[in-house]
Amino acid sequence: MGTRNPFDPPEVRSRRRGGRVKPPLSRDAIVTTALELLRREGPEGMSLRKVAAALETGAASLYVYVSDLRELQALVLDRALGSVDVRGAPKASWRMRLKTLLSSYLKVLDGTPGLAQLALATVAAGPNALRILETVMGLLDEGGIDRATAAWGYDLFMLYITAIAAEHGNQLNPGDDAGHVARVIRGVSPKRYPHVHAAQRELLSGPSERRVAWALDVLLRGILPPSEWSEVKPRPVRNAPASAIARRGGLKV
Amino acid sequence: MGTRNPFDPPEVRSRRRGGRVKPPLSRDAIVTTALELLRREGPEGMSLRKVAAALETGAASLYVYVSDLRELQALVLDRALGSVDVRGAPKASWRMRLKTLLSSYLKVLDGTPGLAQLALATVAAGPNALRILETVMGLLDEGGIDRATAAWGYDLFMLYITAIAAEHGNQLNPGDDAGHVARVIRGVSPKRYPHVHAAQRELLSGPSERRVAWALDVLLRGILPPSEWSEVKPRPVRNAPASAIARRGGLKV
DNA sequence: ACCTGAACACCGTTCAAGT
DNA sequence: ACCTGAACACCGTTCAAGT
Repeated sequence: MGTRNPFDPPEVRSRRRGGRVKPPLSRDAIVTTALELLRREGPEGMSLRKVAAALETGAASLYVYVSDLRELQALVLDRALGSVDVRGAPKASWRMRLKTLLSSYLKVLDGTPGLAQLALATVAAGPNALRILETVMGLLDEGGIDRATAAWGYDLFMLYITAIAAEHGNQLNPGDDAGHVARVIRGVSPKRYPHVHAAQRELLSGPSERRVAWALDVLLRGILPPSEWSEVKPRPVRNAPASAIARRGGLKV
Repeated sequence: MGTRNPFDPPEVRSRRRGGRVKPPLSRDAIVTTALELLRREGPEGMSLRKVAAALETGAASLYVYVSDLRELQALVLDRALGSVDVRGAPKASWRMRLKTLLSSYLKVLDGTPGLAQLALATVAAGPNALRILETVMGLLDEGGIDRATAAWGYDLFMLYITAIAAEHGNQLNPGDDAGHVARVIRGVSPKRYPHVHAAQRELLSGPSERRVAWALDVLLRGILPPSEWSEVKPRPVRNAPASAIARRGGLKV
């Protein structure tokens, strides 16, 4: 029959009865505390040992409910994806609802420290990931996009957003890593790297929300059948970076 | 002034003279053996301890030349990016040269085990990364794309390709993780997930090269000024998945 | 100034032994 | 059947001591 689906409920029951002192162990409790630790302490906080400690056990005890660190990570990711808003305003156009869903996804990733990195490292195939996939496929179908294009387009959307969030998440952890890149780009030799030098300000600009909105337009324009091209506003960037960089204080650093 | 650029040459000289038995330590030698280890043994092979062992020292010795594991990773990434082909056929169109560069980048990432994941976790700002950035900005400029769009477009290209490679790389490591996703998608309930069910084959299809080529067309169409739209072939997917899935053996697993 | 061994504070995972 | 402490084989990083 093949391997057990890790998202199925386990056939195990805790023996910690009389939950006076210790609440009974369960896969659900493990995932909950793991996500809690991730939120509070970032990716280093979500070790098996620390999750176990928070649950007042040894790490070995977790292996009854979870086969692996990887599996725990997959479960935590899917649990977190549960708060992605897949509904949107029901009267809105499919494109608006897609935009809502994708920025909700971005917000969820941005909301807890190591989640974006986790999403890149883990292949999400839990019920909540499926719910997102199903919704996006439905919206693209509504938009008249054929299945094959929609399937690849889904990946394009999600990978890009996840990568944006991961890149953004990296910058916060080591204090000044973003500053480092900015310094390099700003200090680049105009002779050797003329185009980079000329586009300094544009390269350093843009909060992730804006960039995702822009990318969504680009991708939709690339994906939509020609008959609908006129519906997408054509040149979404148009000076956006200049204001964006100002907001970020990029010129002052 | 600020912090030292980690890509600058160090002001340190090795004291292991008389390289009869041990060759002198150097930042360059460290990066070289680290990349070698990454290629041979994958990401777990590139620990500071293992790099040190390969160089016949203790891990502590490396800290003279490298401030951090993160810095070593950044250096290794940039070293690896040195073999990306940024030149292409000189007589080819800018779009062809861009395609060549991007698939060379993909090939480099696919060529060594943990590199794509490393590229997602590290912000690449070494000379080779700059060389790639400079070239792409130049090509997009040649294509009449304004600087702001080019800057964000660069990110869109590179992040997507890196993410594709990382996703692809994940599948190989734990043996059958791709198989797991495939199983889930194939076993999905047609009632709860009608669109996923209908698009099963399309979702599971596609070797990364094809998908990158397709994505490049989508992105260019999204980015180019309307006057050039006609130059990009309009519907690049067109049955690709069906043949792709067969090649991958996706239906048999 | 480089180089080093030992120590510190962690990991994930396994296993024999408990209930 | 669950649960556990101890052990195993690793990590990155620091530090005092060597040359």
